[in-house]
Amino acid sequence: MKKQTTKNAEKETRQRLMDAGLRLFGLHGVGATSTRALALEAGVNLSAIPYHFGGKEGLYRAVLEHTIGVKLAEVGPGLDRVLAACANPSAGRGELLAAMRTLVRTMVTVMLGSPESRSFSQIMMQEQIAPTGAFNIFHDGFFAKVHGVWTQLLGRLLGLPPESLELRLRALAVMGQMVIFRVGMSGILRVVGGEKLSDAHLECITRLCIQQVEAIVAGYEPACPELGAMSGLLEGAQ
Amino acid sequence: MKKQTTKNAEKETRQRLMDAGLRLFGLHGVGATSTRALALEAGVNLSAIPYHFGGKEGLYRAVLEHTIGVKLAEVGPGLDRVLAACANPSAGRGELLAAMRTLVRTMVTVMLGSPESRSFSQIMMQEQIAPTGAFNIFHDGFFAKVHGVWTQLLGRLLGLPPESLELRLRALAVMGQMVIFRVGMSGILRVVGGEKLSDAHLECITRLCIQQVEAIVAGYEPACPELGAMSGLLEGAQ
DNA sequence: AGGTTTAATTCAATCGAATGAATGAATCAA
DNA sequence: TTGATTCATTCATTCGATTGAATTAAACCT
Repeated sequence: MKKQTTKNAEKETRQRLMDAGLRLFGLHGVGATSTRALALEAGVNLSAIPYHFGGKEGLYRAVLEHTIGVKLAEVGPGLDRVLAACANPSAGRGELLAAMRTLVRTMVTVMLGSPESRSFSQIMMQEQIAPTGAFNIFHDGFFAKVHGVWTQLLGRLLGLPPESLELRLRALAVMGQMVIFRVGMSGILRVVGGEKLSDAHLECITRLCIQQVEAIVAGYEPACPELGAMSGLLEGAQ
Repeated sequence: MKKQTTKNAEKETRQRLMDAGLRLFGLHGVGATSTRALALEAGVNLSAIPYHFGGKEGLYRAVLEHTIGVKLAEVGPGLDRVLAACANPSAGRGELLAAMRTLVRTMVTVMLGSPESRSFSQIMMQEQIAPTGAFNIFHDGFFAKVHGVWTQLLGRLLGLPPESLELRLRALAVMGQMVIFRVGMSGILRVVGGEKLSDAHLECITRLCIQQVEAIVAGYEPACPELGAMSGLLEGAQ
């Protein structure tokens, strides 16, 4: 018994701290989370934080990098599949739309499905609100990737060049349809009722987002023609 | 000179503290914002916080209530106009679509236009992440109102009953197209380039959101038919 | 109007509590 | 025994709030 407990604590101290960090950092942010609260939540001695991670900030960075790795492994294959479809010049509208459907499904599942994705999204939002030094990890490792895939996919479907400003903004708006269910979760649960979204809710959200994106693609008309060649507004166009 | 300074400080101490609070609470949250930072930012003595607001939390509530009042005054008229159109049984598709366009324009302007709206949205996001006792103020006073208007409007345009679960979720998804530009601002600025969205960007976002909502309305097909009568999933249907 | 009192507000100094980190002893597996 | 890890204790700092004196504008009185 003692050995088990000890063994667990030893090998898993880092992991327990990172779990606690993911939860508490997501809930209250780095600044408002105390090392003592972290140690208590993890069931670990306070000094384990400076010892294993060099301090609270170090734990935060470790949590970020680890969680981003996990999430990227979840979405990565889906993203690659979509990218492959986009890169294939002979891919028809049907295949591109199929790729879109899997992309929506992947996003909804990853963002809303697992419970730890809640904390992940919370930390991501905190970084969007007040970017810390770790913002780049999120942006380059996640946000930009997903946005890039949507941009390529919609570019093919709408016939817009990948550098188009309107295309990039449209990709964001389309993503927003899914993201809002994560961002506004607290409020949404009050509107919909209940303490968490049921599987039926998730399935409905998925289908309805797919259907709306299909409608957007079908009914597309240029909205900002005068900005057509306005990729000049893009600085880091790449 | 001295009198002016003095006079300003006297009459405006509360206001200055609330301005500072809006900015700092939005940036770092209540827990991570120190009274000293607030006093410094406001150019005011530290004791003014307990004196005028009873403490940091009191200042937070005051900031919330005041700012919500201001924002509601900005959107209120626009919302009412849309509600009036929805309530008018003889309103045709054209009038409803016109109402939709002003609703999109209002949301984009209020959320992305003014600089203090940034802090407001940031605080709103903080409350969505970790609702405090003040969450109700936001939800009932803002979120639920805007969502209700979108629900009514889309209900008319799509021919769905106001209690429909799919309708409510669709209203959220549609709102998400605009909300994401506020929520993901930090990341968006990296994607688009620059330090803030220009007027040209805002106009493009507005038009493109309008066009996409038009497409969604035009291309609507029920996505969750089996949930058609599933307002049973709604607890507080009202 | 001029001088005095009064209540409200601001201020510097200070409080106890909580913070993040460091320390060295204690514990453990190897 | 050795090196790694955990632990209780301690440190300097910062936190939110309080205190009582100082300052101010306004009300009052003659």
